[in-house]
Amino acid sequence: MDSDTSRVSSRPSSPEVDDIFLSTLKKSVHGFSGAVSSTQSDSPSDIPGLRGLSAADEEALALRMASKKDRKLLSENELQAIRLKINSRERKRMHDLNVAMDGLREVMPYAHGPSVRKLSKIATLLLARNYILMLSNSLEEMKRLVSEIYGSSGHHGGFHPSACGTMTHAGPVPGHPGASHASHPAVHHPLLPPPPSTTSLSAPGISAVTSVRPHHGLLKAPAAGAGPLGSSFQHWGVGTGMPCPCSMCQVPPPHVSSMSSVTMPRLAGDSK
DNA sequence: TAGGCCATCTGGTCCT
DNA sequence: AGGACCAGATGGCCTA
Repeated sequence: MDSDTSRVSSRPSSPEVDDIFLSTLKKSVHGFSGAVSSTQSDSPSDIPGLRGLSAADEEALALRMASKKDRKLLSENELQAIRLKINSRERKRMHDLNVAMDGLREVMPYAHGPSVRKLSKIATLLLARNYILMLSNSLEEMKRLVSEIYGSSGHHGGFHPSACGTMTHAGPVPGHPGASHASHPAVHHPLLPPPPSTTSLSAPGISAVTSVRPHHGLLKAPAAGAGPLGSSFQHWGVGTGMPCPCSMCQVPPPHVSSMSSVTMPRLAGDSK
């Protein structure tokens, strides 16, 4: 089972200090197991028991904090100040981690929005891994196709494998409007199993994708008919009669919201 | 009510 | 020595 629905809006990754204060206060009221029945603050001066400390007192405290073996000599309030400082650092560290996680979610091919439950951390990591593997594999596939099609002979005017073959414009660019979409029609969605008709996407990368995909039903069958290069091209290569494999020449991908509603019912279907 | 996910606290370890 | 990192414990919130 899952929850996160309301957490999207009601529970930010990094709660406000007041929230921390309240939650921790509740813990202390209920006899939290920690050595410190802490109230929350980023500054020892805000600790009720330490509010009376002067700057000189805090400096003296800091000096005494320098020696771990002396900590046993510290008063309860002083130990509390140390503990709160450490806790604050840990909160900040976790907050930064969550910010990074949010940044990762933003560039994942997954529907975003206030009405859509955000990916859990584990789902984000699994999706990201699959996405990277899929992109890497599709890149290799595109390179191979380009070399096969245009490698040994002249091709449509001005087309250089060194330009398109390196796929400098193939992938989603973080921050680009298309970055949050299933960005490349030539590939299936990273959470989807390989298309049945796929001939060359059976490389190790894709098999890895399928082998590591989440077990909890995040994946469903892909749209039918999408071949290794996708279902359609915008135009054909000039003079070659061959479809241009360049991703710029391909139709925009369908919006991922449809994907998410199908492949991640647990996540998108619970939106409210 | 059980289970999933999360934030926070905490103590230990590692690194600079 | 101090900070970063990690993992276990705890409790809250939410959904099925």
